[in-house]
Amino acid sequence: MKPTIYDIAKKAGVSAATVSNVINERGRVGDKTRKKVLAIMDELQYRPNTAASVLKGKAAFTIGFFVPDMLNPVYMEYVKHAEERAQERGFSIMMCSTENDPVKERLQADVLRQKNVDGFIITSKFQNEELLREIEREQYPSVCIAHERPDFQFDSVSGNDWEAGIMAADYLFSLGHTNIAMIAEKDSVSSYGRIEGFKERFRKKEMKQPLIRYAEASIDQAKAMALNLLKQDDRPTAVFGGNDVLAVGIMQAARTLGLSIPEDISVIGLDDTFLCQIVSPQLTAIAMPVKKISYRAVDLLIEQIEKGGTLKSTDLFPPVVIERDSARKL
Amino acid sequence: MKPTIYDIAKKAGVSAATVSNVINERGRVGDKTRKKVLAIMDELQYRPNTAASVLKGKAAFTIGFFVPDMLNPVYMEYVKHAEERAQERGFSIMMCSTENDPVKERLQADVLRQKNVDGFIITSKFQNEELLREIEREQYPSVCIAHERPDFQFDSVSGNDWEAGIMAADYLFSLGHTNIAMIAEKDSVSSYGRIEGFKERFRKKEMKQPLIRYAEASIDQAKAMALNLLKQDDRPTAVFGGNDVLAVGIMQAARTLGLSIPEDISVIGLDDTFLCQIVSPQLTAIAMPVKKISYRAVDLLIEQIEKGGTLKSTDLFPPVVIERDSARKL
DNA sequence: TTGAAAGCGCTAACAC
DNA sequence: GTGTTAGCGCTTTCAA
Repeated sequence: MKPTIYDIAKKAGVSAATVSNVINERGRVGDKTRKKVLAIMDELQYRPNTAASVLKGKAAFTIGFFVPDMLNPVYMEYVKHAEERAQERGFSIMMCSTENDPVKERLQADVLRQKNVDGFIITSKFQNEELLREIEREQYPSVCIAHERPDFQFDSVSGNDWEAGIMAADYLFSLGHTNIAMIAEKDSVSSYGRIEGFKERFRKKEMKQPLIRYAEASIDQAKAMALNLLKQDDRPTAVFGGNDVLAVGIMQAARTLGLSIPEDISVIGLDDTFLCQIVSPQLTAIAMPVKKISYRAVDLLIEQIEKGGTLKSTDLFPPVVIERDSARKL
Repeated sequence: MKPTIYDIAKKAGVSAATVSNVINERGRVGDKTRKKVLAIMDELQYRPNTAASVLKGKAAFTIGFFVPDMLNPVYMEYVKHAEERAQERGFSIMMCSTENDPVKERLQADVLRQKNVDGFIITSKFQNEELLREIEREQYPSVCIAHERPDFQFDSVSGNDWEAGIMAADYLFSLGHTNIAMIAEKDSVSSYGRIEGFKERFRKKEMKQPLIRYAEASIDQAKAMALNLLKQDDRPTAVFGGNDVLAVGIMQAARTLGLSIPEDISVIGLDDTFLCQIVSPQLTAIAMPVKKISYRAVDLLIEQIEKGGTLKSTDLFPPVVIERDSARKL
């Protein structure tokens, strides 16, 4: 059997409480006693049983991470960095894909709470608002990542979507483009800001509004949309993909039509996932600081867990243009 | 406070034991009683506390998944499918990246055991053999995924690496190539089989052995290696990437040298991750049935958890050639 | 068919 | 400084 504090205690000739004290560095324990206990713990390869301490009300050191959408690698990048940071801080990540399905979200949220995860990281496409309200009401430690929820009291950490939209427009303007289209993601909270920022810039310049088409975050859907767009008489000279997956779809559509990038058409993406470096030509993109966002989200969540209570802080990281080879000066 | 079985019991006018019995569908409970209890559980939104039942010795319904290497998307695909299957079977996944670091492996394995995960899924690049021995000794439910460990008693589920190597060679031969090189992954158990299968075919045909170079699974390293390879006088007409990441590196090297694919040089990959569909031209690859492997691994692990004991089964799924546009007939 | 009671491994208040 | 004790929420044997 796996050793318990009692085994350690007996062998060290002390009580379980003392062992517990040395483990948690609490109370006053004599130096000799501590060393002895430590030595025996080591000898017996003792590992405290988290279930027991959780039952007593201590943290589980585990964070539930909802992944909405496996089609878009950006979520995996969020998870990956979150896990990295969580590990540094002594936490584990339970990954839960919900596939934009409110029923799955409910199911998994229930499971995670049963398993006593200390808090949630909620990604941008979370659907089940009723559940969100419930989590808010329970004051379950939670942070929204990659999007804001102004209607809720959650802390949020995200890239500035609105600004990203603006930057996309400005960047394309600076290259001399005026006939520009955008393919945006459907049903995503963060997509909205990206679109609005983008349009805003056209309004400000009193230019005719850009053509906007909607697609799910899949290469094929974006490709289909883009194919349609690029066959028009008055073909845009530049297309902005609301996220990298969409941009890759656009690139494939261009290629299918025999259009070369960036000679015949410029394409830019948004997020700056590793997709950008894999396609050819490499994709110019508005980069969201995914790693920073993940790290900050984990840190904020842990703060909530340790201190209790939300701060209703809204961290907004600025995006930045990463120039590569998919867009050119007109 | 969150309701406990006692709250349910009190409200239903029964004992906690009875509530437990209806939750677990155990023992004999009167039909009326059960319905009443169920109704109250629903009303109070009762969710059993996993920590308590784990403490009593029941399963945690959680699987620890070691991710060795975030650079290669194939591992994320394994995780993704494993999580999908686990969810179907009522399990959660705790994701743990170890970055090929034996120290991290040890740390995380300890953490996961403390947290009472029911078993491990171990990926191909796991380094810490001493730890593996320990896990084996403890008979901790575990399955090796995407590689075999003949020296250990673990169940394993993988694609047939050796056959994949053979298929790569045969496929390239069938296209008329004879001057072929391979860039293989360093320090990976599965890489070995791929290389040996590949070489075997040359031996059988009594051809001169292919040039083999080694690189970490990073695009840049593969690119550097490939650059070197493709500058030689007697440049190969085809290069086989030991995995998709490597193949993408090779493609980039070719492009850098102004070589067009597949006209000047054919490239094929192995694994068939989504990278293959994103690059252009799309990458012909030997596909490993990643999803099947993940599903089977989860199922096997759950079987171990439920039944106890390893079966020492070695599942080997056959690879298959997926023809796309990166290789041509000579 | 149901209930009483002990105990899983750990923590924390309190007593010594 | 160290030990005693009660109890976290649940399961399970045994008795009723």
